[in-house]
Amino acid sequence: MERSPCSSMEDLNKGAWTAFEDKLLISYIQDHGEGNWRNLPKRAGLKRCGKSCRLRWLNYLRPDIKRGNISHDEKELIIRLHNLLGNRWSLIAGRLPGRTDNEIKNYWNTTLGKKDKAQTSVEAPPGKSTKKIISAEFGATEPSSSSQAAEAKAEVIRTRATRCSSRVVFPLRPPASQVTPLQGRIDQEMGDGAPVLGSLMYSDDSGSHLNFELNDLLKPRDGEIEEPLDEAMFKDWTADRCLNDNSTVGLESFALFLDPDEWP
DNA sequence: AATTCACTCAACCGCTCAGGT
DNA sequence: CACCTGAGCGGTTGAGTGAAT
Repeated sequence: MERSPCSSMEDLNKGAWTAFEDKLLISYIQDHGEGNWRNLPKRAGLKRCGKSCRLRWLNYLRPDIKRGNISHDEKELIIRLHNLLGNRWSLIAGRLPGRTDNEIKNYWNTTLGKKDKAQTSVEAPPGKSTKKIISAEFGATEPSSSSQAAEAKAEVIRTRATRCSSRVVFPLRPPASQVTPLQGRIDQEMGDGAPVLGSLMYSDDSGSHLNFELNDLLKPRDGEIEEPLDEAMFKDWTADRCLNDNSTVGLESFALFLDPDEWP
């Protein structure tokens, strides 16, 4: 197992990357593609460990990295996704094109986390399954007056990334004029009652696009009877939630969609 | 102007997971 | 099934920087 190769190897550069190192890394990846991080430094002529190269590329050098401040919509999305997923930064980042898990993690820890902490009277337990109650400042649902209800709302749904084994694309109602194309999908895991995965993808005129995994959002809460999802349910659900002729599908809609309190 | 403090974020570290043998 | 390896993830650190004193 790879155990601390960076710290165990002497004669390796550490700390901030130089422009020359960046150039070497970019040049190598442009020529040979990503992957094989362990051997990459030697081949690229870098005195860095593979881990460091990977991190540098993924968090800083990748051409599709979005630079600049987190927008309001992105902030709201981060908050809601964190409410659902907890500190699953990579999953959250996967829903924010151009943003990295490290960036979102830093943003949360330095900005949103502090705000949240300051506004949350109940101290959240430490660890990966941190429970959060999102402040109304961000447009999220107010905590219920009932402590039990609040606790239920604050429960972080633990997800696990699952590889999709199939994809079904089916038509939905005609989308609002400014939203195109729109599609939904259900991905069914093969075998013995494994969870169904679904997601929604859309893009609008501004080029924004989002993609949400639905499996854990649709997981029954405690006390509820677990029913396997099927395509018909998914269709009904999409029809009922937000996709009708008069609606505008945008970040707000998905924010609504992500809010567990809004679920029947 | 100098010093201290607070904040940001790139980078590192330790660990887990998935895939191959 | 056990082991090994590479890749990825989340927590933490520390250098750099700007604001406050």
